[in-house]
Amino acid sequence: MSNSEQTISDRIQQKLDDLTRAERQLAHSILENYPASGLGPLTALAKDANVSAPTVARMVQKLGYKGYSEFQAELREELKAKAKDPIAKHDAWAEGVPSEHMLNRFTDAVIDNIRHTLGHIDPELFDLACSMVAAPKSRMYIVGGRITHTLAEYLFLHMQVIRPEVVHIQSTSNAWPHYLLDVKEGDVFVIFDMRRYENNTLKLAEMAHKKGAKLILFTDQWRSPIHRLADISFSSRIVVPSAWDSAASTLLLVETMISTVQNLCWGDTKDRAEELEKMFDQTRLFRKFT
Amino acid sequence: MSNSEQTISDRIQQKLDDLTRAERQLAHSILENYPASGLGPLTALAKDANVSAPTVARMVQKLGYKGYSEFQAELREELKAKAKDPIAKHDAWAEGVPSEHMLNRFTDAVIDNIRHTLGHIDPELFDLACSMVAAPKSRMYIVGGRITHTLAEYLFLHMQVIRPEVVHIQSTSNAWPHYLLDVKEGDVFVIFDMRRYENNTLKLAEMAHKKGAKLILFTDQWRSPIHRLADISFSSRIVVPSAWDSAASTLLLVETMISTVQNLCWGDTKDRAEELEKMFDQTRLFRKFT
DNA sequence: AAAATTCTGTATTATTTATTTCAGAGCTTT
DNA sequence: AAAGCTCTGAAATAAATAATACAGAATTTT
Repeated sequence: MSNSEQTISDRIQQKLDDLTRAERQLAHSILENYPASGLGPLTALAKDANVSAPTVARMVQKLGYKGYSEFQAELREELKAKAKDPIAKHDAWAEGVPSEHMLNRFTDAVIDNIRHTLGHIDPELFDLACSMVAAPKSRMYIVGGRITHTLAEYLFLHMQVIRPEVVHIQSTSNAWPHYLLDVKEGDVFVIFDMRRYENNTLKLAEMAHKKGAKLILFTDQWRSPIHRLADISFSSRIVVPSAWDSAASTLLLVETMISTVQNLCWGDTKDRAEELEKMFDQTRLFRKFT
Repeated sequence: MSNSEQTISDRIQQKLDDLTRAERQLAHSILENYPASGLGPLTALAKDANVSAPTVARMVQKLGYKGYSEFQAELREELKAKAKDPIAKHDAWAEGVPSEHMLNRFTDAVIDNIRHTLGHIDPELFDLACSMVAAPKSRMYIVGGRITHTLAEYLFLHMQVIRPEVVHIQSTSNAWPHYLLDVKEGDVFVIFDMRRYENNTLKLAEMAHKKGAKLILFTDQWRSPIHRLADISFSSRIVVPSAWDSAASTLLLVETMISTVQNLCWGDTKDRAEELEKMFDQTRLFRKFT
């Protein structure tokens, strides 16, 4: 690094606010695969970022370089320096900080959790669960507990758009028995129960099971007692260097399920999403995305 | 790597015997600081190795490339691949199923998001944000939008145990202006705003800012307009093979923050947690954990 | 709603960079 | 030691890449 200790990546990031729309778009494209893309020809970079060549020329000047060539030269210098530095072996996630920093330790743990979680998933069961959730005839109930109701809600918010007849029940609420009155055989329950497993959730699961509903359970590696009733269970690893557990690996599964179900329901979803869009437009809830 | 699994470096070494004196000299120069030198202009490389430009041109052809540009392009590809590599040893996360399965594709994307997100976090700012959140004197407000309120709620549920004076505001609710009446200078807002950035959330942030509150923002890589008001912003990568965005990398940051704040507040937290424990015992909400 | 300002891409020009040609230098072989 | 061969770099040419000028589009301000 020629004149200072900051990388060009840092520099871009830092100047991000002074850049215009097209330039920012370009900046993100550069950071996307850094530094490789910045080492190619200007034209290619421009095309890659969907901006014009002059935009590239202008931006590098804004960053303080005389021209694109000088910018590239600096990138190469940086690369050279990095290759020489034996310590910079990407064992740290957040750079410029010891690997003992919480950011690194936590991320390590989460990646590890994800690896373990995925390693123990049976893909066929996962697909089966997704198709059960995608089945339009049955009603879908989503159940979460004290903490997990956030995951449940997250799933609910998406499913609501993707398919009809979705209900979110919070097992901690004392209103849930009312919901169970309507349950028909073949309805699908997606239940979240992590340690400290909750009595309410178990009761609810038992009743749903008795009524002939299908149960899909998201739990942790020690498995909620509900797993004995569940048709399909997924266990996530949740241990992190914290007094609390991590929901990250479970969220990953949930999001994957959302995406898969979305694909299965594509025809319906499109209509529903468009309709939703219109409603949002009317309420002016969102700014138009630039 | 276009046609095989060997790097260009390997390829050069392998062909070393078929090269002439000047070419070998050049080859060693390239390997000297690989790959940086090969990514510069041909002329510079030639001068660096004390050979003539045509020698470079001839050698890359001998190595099997159509010309220097193609050679460079391959180098860049290799670099790009390498940047992804540290994690790519696991080319399939869920076993017994092709890597094209959604489980694998999605996980790839999320891991990638996490790497990018962490790479762009300034650890010092992160620590600063955590200490701001841990400050017991100020009141803490947590704000989420239509989807992000789940993240907000997740943070809230934990903060509620860790420290006093925590409030969760849903910006989509029309009750939020009431909350703002009480805001004092120095109060801390943690705001979640992901794309499609929400007008309500922006308005809320503006008002809080005007009242002299500190703003900590969790947003995506394109950054909510709120970032201009925010004292500290964290951008997460959120792109996944789905019609929806992923909250996983943001959740990771939130959980790390929870853990860090928890450590900072340890003394207080212990008391609060024990008290909470008692209350749960009394309501028999949880089963005793075995 | 109009005017001013800023931004952005097309087309052009200028520059850099890669390739080819070819003559002479350096080996090898007889 | 001379002929034949291969190798190498200077110079010229060709190709590509980058920088600039300008006009239209988009945004902001008045």
